[in-house]
Amino acid sequence: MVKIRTRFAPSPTGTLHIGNLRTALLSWLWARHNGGEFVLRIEDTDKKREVEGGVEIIKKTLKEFGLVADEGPGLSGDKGPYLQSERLGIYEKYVKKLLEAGDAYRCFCSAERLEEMRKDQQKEGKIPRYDRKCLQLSEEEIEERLKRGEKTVVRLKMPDKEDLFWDDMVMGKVKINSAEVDDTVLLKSDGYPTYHMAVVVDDHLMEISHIFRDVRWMSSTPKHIVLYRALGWEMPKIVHLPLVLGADRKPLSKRHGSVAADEFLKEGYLPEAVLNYLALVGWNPKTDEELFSLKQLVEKFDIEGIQKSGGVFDYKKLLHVNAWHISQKTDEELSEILGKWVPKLKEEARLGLASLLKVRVKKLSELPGLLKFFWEGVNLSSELLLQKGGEKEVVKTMLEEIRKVVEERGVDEVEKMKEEFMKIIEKNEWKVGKFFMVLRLVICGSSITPPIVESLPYLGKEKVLKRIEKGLEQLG
RNA sequence: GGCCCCAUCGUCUAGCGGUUAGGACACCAGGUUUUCAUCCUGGCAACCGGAGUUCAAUUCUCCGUGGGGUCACCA
Repeated sequence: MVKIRTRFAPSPTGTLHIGNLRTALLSWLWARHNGGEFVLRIEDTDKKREVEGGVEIIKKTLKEFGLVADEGPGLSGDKGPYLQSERLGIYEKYVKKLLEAGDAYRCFCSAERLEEMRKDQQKEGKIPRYDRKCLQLSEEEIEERLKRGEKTVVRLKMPDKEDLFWDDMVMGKVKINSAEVDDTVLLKSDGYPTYHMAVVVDDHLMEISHIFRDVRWMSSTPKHIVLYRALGWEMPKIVHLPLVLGADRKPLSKRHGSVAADEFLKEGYLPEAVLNYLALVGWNPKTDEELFSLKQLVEKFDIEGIQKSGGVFDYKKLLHVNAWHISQKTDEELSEILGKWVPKLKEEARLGLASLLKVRVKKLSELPGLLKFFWEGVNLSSELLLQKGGEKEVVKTMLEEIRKVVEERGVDEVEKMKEEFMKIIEKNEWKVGKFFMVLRLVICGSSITPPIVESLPYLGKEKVLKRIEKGLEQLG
């Protein structure tokens, strides 16, 4: 059996798009599911679009999400180099082979001529297509023009009229006639290959068994079929992935919301949550469950479950998935995360708070707001206090009683404190909710907080008393 | 426009000839709860249309319609 080897082959053009991350994920999952290998290859054949540090951004993002490659730039692997810009000689060699066999030809046409040609064709209602002017060139003429140093590209010679098929693992059997496909450029005048040339050569040389890529590539697959055939190579299995869409069913882009993979991390989504959700857009696990760890995803993943149609990216559902993943964290794990998101928080307080916050945070970015009362003074309006607490005299009595308990017992014994509070509440026939709301407001300044009595120990007796005092003062 | 792909609740989807068309998110209504959240219960909500095949079509075929992709010396 052939070894399963998949690859992720992005261009270093900036941040990693969330849709690209999904392509990487599914590709990675398939490799891991089969105990195969996952290769990272950088398609940097367009100098104009390349972004400074682009390769590092990709590697960093992949690492942050835990999609580790077995081979790639800066990693091990004996099929490199994994940067296409360092493989120019290899492509050249195969281009030469194609040229010699007559499967490709040189073209000297200028950009201006091509543009004009296309304009004319469109005017006549035809589909823009290279007119093969340079296919007629004699060998002598080609030699001469080459000698003169004329700019040239190499084009693939497509069959005239032939149905080209492939069996897509997602889309099924697809047929496209070669007449629909242009004589695509394989080698650019700057000596770099185009995507089509590079991808075929590299996928073959790197022994890729399954090509995961989005459906945008479907229409150019015939070019690749012809190339594989001309080079005498077997084509890898093709897995065309449906697009991730925005709410308006257009491909997901900035105007829909966040699209850069690392942005989601910055906004407080857990990497495993993003991955879990991403897998769910366009793939179904054949169970009613849909909340999975990365490891479970690896176990469950199957190409068969991949959807044919595009899926809308639902930020709300992502939030739900994220909340679940947060709740699955151990106190220790969440405590560490807490340290990163809320560095001001005392280290001793992290672990206990982590367990209190686990089920009430959907995004990590909510953490600082929820905990800022620890180090920020409370800005409490007495109106709010009275509105939630009741009559002024009652609220005052409540605070005085609370102060008494705190002074006598301190704040460290949560259960004892609760008992005491309940006794007082009963004795005075107060509403339980109102009593604790008064405490909550005085301590935190907000009506939305972690469990209040449980939070007191982390604040400390002194601060608690100070805040009660302040509340009393405010009431006058 | 040519070509290619797609089509079940608002969204992600299950279904692979006979189902009360199932689940999840969202939403709504209750319940538990000292806030918030969790949790629990219930509810709302879908087979794009038309032919054909068949005893029977959400399911198979065809034609529409709708959506998307693609037609570069970009990937």
